[in-house]
Amino acid sequence: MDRFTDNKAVFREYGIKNTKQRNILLDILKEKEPLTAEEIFIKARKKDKNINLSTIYRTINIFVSKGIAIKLNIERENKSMFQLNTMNHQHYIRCISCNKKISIDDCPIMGYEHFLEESTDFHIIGHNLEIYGYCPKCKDKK
Amino acid sequence: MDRFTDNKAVFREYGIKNTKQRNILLDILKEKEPLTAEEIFIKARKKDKNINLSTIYRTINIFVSKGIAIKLNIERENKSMFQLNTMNHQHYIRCISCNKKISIDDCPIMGYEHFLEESTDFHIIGHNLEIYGYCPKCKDKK
DNA sequence: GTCCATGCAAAGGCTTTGCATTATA
DNA sequence: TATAATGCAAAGCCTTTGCATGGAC
Repeated sequence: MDRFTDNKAVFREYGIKNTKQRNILLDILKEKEPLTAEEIFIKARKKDKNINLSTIYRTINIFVSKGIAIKLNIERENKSMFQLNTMNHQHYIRCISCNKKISIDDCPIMGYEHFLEESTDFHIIGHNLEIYGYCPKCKDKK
Repeated sequence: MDRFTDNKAVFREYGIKNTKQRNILLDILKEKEPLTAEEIFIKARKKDKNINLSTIYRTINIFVSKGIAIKLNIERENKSMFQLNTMNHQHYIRCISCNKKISIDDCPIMGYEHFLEESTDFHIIGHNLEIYGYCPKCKDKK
């Protein structure tokens, strides 16, 4: 039971129309694994043989802009993957001068973990990431 | 003084021919900042007005395959950046069962740091990253 | 009924490739 | 001189966009 359980409520919350295609896409993303647009398209075609690739792209871009989904970059490949934004973890940048922390919207590792699992045969469980530097104020003091 | 100081020696070491275009590209990468192929191309054109974009791509792909350069993905954009592989830091995957560590060839954060500096106005100094999971052996035991 | 969403086809951006020519070792 | 590298043009992928049609509110 999370914020995406009720499709209708999701669409209402973000002020977008409840269409068959968007339901299909959201259901696919709920399977949780990161997918390329092409992979999403193949899955979607099984549920609606007329759905179009451009609808996949348009819908997913809307989902990303609304924060429903996350766009990931794949190492070494010139395409993206998409995943439901379950916000299960968060990263921060920390200022090594004043210790101020600001949170990072999305996780730069997710797409990479996917790639690593394939290239190393590890089963990856998670990661720790801390990025540090100087915040705008402390940076200028120096 | 590092492993890239002498261009000629670099090309000899990796068994590729010493050409004007490769010298130009290596010199540009020595400026250290991550660049897109297009940015490299623009800089290269100033040194040789006949150099071609496909030469940039071909050369940089050779550099990446030899480990001279690193390919970075840019968050949210469908293109890559390239940077000299100075190997100034390394990351590992750790098995949480047997503690075996294997090293990761490249750093998934570099391109992201570049993006973060622009979006947050932080001056980023570095990061810690640990990825953990189960190695192939321990994964199968379960 | 109005406006947004979709399908289709075409175009756009980044990258790669085939081929003839040129340059390196 | 033999082989590898380059320039040029064309093609290939992934993604976006214009437009007419269809569907949601």
